[in-house]
Amino acid sequence: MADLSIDVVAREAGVHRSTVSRAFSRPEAVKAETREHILRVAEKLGYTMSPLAQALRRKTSTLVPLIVPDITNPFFAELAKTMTEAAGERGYQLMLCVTNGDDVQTAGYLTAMQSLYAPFGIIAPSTRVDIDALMQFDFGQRLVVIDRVDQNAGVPTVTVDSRRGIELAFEHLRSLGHRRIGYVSGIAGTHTAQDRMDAYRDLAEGEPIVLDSGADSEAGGRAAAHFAAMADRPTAIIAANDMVAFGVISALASRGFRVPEDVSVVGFDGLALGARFNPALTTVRQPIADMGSIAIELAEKKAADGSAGHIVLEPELLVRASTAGPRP
Amino acid sequence: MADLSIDVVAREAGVHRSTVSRAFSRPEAVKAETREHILRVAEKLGYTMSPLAQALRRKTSTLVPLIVPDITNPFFAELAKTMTEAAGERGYQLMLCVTNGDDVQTAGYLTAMQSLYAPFGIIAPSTRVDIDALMQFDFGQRLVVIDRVDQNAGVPTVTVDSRRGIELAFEHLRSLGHRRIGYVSGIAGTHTAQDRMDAYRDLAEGEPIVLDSGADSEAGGRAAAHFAAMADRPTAIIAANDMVAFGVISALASRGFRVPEDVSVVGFDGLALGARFNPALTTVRQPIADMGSIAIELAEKKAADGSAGHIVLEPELLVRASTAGPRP
DNA sequence: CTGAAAGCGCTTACAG
DNA sequence: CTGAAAGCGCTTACAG
Repeated sequence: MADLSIDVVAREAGVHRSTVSRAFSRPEAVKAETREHILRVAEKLGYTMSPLAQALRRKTSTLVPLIVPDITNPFFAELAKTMTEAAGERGYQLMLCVTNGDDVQTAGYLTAMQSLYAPFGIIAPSTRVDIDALMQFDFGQRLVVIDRVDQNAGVPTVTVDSRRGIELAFEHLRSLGHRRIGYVSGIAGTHTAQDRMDAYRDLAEGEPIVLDSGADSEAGGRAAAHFAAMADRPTAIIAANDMVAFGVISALASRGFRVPEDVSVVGFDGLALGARFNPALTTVRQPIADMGSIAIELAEKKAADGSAGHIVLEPELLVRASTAGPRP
Repeated sequence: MADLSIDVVAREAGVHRSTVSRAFSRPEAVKAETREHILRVAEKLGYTMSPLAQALRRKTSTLVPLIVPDITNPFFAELAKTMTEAAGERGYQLMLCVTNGDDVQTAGYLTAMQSLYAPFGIIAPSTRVDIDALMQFDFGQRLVVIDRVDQNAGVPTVTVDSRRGIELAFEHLRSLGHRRIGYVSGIAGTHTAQDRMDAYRDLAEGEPIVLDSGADSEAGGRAAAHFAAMADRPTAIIAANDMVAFGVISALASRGFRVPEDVSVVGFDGLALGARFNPALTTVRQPIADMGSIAIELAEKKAADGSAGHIVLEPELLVRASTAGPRP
């Protein structure tokens, strides 16, 4: 397999290099039998074209970056998984780039992808990155943004309707009989965290009860402490996302509060992990797989006609074991 | 930034293209002031070298694939996270490749990485892939294997001492007073699952109690059902990994068994997620970050002198809230 | 439909 | 220490 290039295939097949190139890249431009012969020879030799050389010549590759702040966050892991498939089906090769929410890292990836001739990229930004700054990069123009609404820059976006999601959680809880419903923000890193919090404040009847609004992994612990210290406790809690819900339930349990007997908890995301939590988590599901494939479509559309679509998907309620009626 | 190539920098700096190349790639081969001048001009123009063109010419790149079966498994996610950093520090660019445990996908990645001139790769194989078959690929010779012992092919490996890990779990449980200690295998996908099971059988005093040995995500549920149906139940359970432990605890809880009051559970992996589980999981920690950087070192060592090192790391017990003494 | 030529952006012996 | 030349593995107008 050493030194297998287009020229050795050409020689072996008795044609010119350019004909071999066409046989692979523009089959309709080659006589059928010539092409078949070339392909057979290539197959026999075990030849495949060098994507490197192709990208250099064509000035475009099939490498598509997915830029996320943290892959150990299961939301991004699930996104990465489904997008790998969505990209593969369309002939792209997804390249996962993890930034840790860092501006400089993000910028580094953008210039790298530019020089790798990536046709476009998908970014799920953390709050710490400034989209407008990203747009200063050449590659910024070819980005589509997931999970963050940003209409002002001609950037295509795909998000889930945060307000509708919080509404679903409220409807479910109220139908169970809950009236005092608290909220825990926490592990931010995404702009949707803010949208969800806003929706909660709008939809809460009476006084909103925000147990914690921190953005770190200790939010659950603080929320539980706050809850324990309250005189008039809420009977149910909505968490800004599933990871926060896990933390809240766990911290609540270590203080002796049982879910859902003592207090109901609803998450937001619909992570597969939630089904295996103790108790299995009732949550608002985001259609993660759809987000991935739609992001790719938006990117292709923008490349084709310059249009920046903004797709908002509908969330869905997943009722499991972390919610029940309030104590009589 | 359009059409910025080595030649425009050369022209602007008044030197030959080859001098610009050296200024970047072999600084000691250029007179200091020439180099500084070139670098200044490049900086002003916003020029960086094309990694594509470099790889094509040098026949080696800095792209290092990390091949894992499933990124939504937090073990692989944590591995990916720490390896991204370890690779970055050494001047490599980690490229995450997700196979879903599929042979064909894996093979596809190997040929792709070969044609991208990757210097080496790291693979955390699922049980379904045959390492020996992988070695048939040119790129197979440049692989280092994580979490799977495989001495027979000159492949470097880095693993954790499974037997020692299980031993730690037993020691902890026995010191708490447990005598009947069960085991749940499950979510395999890794060869270490087998090693851990073997260690359990060896170390169990009296009759081993294997509650479930399945390899799917339902293992927890079946194990809990089995447990509930037993006359003489174990007072503690060791799970083959943290994800299985989560499933077992959750399924146990839904049948009314409380952890650790009714039964203690120990996991294996040391996932960050375990600290936020309900209850926080006692577990055998694998030094995931070390595994990543050692894998890279082994790969570099093999590239340098052809040697295939086999590193076995020590696990460590993390005592949290899922274990306690047995019911009196 | 096929071939010959130029060139994508680099590197690296080889001279000087 | 620097330059000129050849070449990595391809693609794509341009002829024929």
